[in-house]
Amino acid sequence: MEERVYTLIKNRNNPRSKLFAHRVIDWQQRHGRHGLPWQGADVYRVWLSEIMLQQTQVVTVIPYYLRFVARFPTIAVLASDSEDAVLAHWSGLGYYSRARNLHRTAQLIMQRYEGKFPQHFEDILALPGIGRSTAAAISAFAFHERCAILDGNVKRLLARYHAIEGYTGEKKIEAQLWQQAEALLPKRNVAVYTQGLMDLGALICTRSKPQCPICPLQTDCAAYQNELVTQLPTPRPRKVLPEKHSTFLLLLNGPDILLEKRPGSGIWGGLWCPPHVDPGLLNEAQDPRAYCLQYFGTETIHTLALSTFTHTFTHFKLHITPLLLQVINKPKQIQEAGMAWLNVDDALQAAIPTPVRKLLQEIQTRRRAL
DNA sequence: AAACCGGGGTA
DNA sequence: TACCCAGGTTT
Repeated sequence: MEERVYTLIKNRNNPRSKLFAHRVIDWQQRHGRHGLPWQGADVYRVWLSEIMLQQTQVVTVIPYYLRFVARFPTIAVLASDSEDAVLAHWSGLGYYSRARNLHRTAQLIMQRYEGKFPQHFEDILALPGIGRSTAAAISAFAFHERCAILDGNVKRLLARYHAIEGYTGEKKIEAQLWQQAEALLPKRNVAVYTQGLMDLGALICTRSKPQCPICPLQTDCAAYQNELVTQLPTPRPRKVLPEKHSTFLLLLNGPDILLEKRPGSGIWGGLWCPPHVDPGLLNEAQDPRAYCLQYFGTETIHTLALSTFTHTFTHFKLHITPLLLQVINKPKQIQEAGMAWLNVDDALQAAIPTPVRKLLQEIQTRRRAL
């Protein structure tokens, strides 16, 4: 908070920042994006759009957003529905922990704020799934507060505008960028300004092939003036990806497949997956059939080992070996919560990660061929 | 295949 | 507090 007061004072009578903001606002009014479904909407819709936009581009978000608000028109409706219903409407957008945070936050707002979204920046920032930049965006768009955002687009734009070298995820560089973001804030029209920054970053100051010739900041942009645009921002330092292995047990019983809901945190948090074991564990048991009998109470015929494929995450590669196992006894009623026999068609509608979707689709294809 | 990304988790 | 993580899209 002190920091913002400081920049406010410093910002006063600073013609350079005034020029910057003026150009952004003027460009936004002439050429920026208008008529997006969440522009000028209530804080719930602004919040929802910001969470969806954290992970996905505007054109992709729009249909999901419209379906979501049609199904969950208010915070109260969202809070009172089940997590699975919320995840189902998020299905296809990915990043499901954000949907779960959204749902959790809606319930928290009902309890702690009597259903009314908090208006103060600090309270917004304290909500699950909302960090500094998202809290600022909500404050600016919904409450016209004078708060600076710093999302990926703005990082790139500012790194170029000031020719700041160094990976923008690095602590030191990020601190510089935040300072600039605050220093450049206009006194008025913060919502238009903020949308302008986002739109400039998304439409003009793009990662590759930026449209410098039509950029309103061209004459002041240090990267442009020094021909550094293609070199900035500095890319993330590269790392070698570790590799892991996993065996997926595809237990099939007629039209059904056994899935388990993964724990809330970690890889594929809260998503439905077939049971899987790391190879070391299975080697000990030797026989996947014995493993299935022990853990799932199912007699199985080991029908087929599908070909191993690789799924690449940001931080490691996962080599997946799918084993197709046909269940031959009628499986006992599932006792554990978070385990279910699901019709493959229904499973494809549920919240499942991409490699699982691939496998389920392959199972369906095989079935049709039979 | 690599780059990207805002917030959460953890040591 | 300073890292490190996650997963889907874009290039």
